[in-house]
Amino acid sequence: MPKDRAPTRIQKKNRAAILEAALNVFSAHGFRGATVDQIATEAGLSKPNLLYYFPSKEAIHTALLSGLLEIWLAPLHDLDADGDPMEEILAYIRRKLQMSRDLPRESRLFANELVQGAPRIHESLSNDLKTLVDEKKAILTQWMDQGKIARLHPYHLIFSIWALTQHYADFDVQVRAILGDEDPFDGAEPFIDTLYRKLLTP
Amino acid sequence: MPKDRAPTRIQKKNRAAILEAALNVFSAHGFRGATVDQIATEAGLSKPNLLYYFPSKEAIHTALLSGLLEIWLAPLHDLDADGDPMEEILAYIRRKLQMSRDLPRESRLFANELVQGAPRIHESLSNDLKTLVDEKKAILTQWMDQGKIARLHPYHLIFSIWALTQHYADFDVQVRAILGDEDPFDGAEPFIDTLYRKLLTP
DNA sequence: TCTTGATTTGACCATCTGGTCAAACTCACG
DNA sequence: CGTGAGTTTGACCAGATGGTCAAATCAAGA
Repeated sequence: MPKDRAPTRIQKKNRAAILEAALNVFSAHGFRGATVDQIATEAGLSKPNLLYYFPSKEAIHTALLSGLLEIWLAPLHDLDADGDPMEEILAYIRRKLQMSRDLPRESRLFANELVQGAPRIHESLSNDLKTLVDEKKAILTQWMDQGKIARLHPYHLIFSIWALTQHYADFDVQVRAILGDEDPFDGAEPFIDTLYRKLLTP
Repeated sequence: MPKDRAPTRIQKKNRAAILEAALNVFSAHGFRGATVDQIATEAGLSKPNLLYYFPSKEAIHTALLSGLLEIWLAPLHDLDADGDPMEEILAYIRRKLQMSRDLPRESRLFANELVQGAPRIHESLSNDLKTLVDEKKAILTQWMDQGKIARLHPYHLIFSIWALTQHYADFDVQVRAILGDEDPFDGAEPFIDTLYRKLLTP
């Protein structure tokens, strides 16, 4: 295990390669389905070498998840109480959809975890996520009280955004099986935009 | 392996117990995360005994999936070209949501499979599912042409229904982490109903 | 009851997998 | 260069896991 001085050039490179490889493997096979050997090979290292940088398979997974949670929640974080309600929400949706397009592996990493009951991030859900959502719920409720957007159940409104946007990353195979050559996001963006304009107009 | 005569009382009972147990275990841990021992124990059998009824772990999984695909697609099947468009679609959505509530394990079984690229049901997606969806797409398009519902991308309309309804089963942990005690479906049903009434009104 | 096919199981096996370790090798720096 | 820290690896281990098999047990019809 490297000492905890400033990381050397090699340490930086290998840690990054491991996390990148682990993202590929974990998102494609889930925690249990991924093997350390597979991650090591994909990172261009031998298994013992990989375990020199991370103490265990679990540690890699944890490092990945906690590093990504922040990125994952960022779009919601940016929802601004002082902006124009409709535009704020639509911008949030666009950011979320963009993430499904640009970071599908990350999306599937979380999806894998959630579908199986989130054994390794249950706590973060009840704390970080719940706190953030409640904060934004207050903003949404305020906008509804002011008549600026339609009155809806704020939690379910948020769920719907998550569901609609992440669906395209998480169930990519299914979407492509039906769309064929058509680019999923080309159709999804205007569809979802229309949907929320209609839904949110008071 | 039992001969392929008419199944005995014991065969029926044990096969059913195995599939029930397998549904629990596979939906909670994914294919790779499930163990034959776990399924056997949950079915009240020894491992060799279980393997007397199914030749392999994979065979159990396949039997489960193919048996359930039919059930899973039934609600869409029932979408009737001759009914009232808005009511037909809303009824479909209600059936779908009901399935998320009543059959969450089945939903998660498919979700697990899909998130990981559907290695074991890829074919069914491109055939059975694609065929059914295209059939219903024609009906939707017709309704749109007749001005009976708003013009929308029919595939994405269907995706949105899947996304919104299955979200509650597949990401149950997340939903509950935010809703606390509140019943997810009590809020979801009216929310989704409102959403599609607004969306589909021309 | 007896017989025969159906059912069940303990013991066993090969392979996979996460993880360890001591020895070897490399690199940066004085 | 020499040296000590940082890096890499082959060999290895223990436990888990999917699957096999022959022998034992059970159930139902003649």
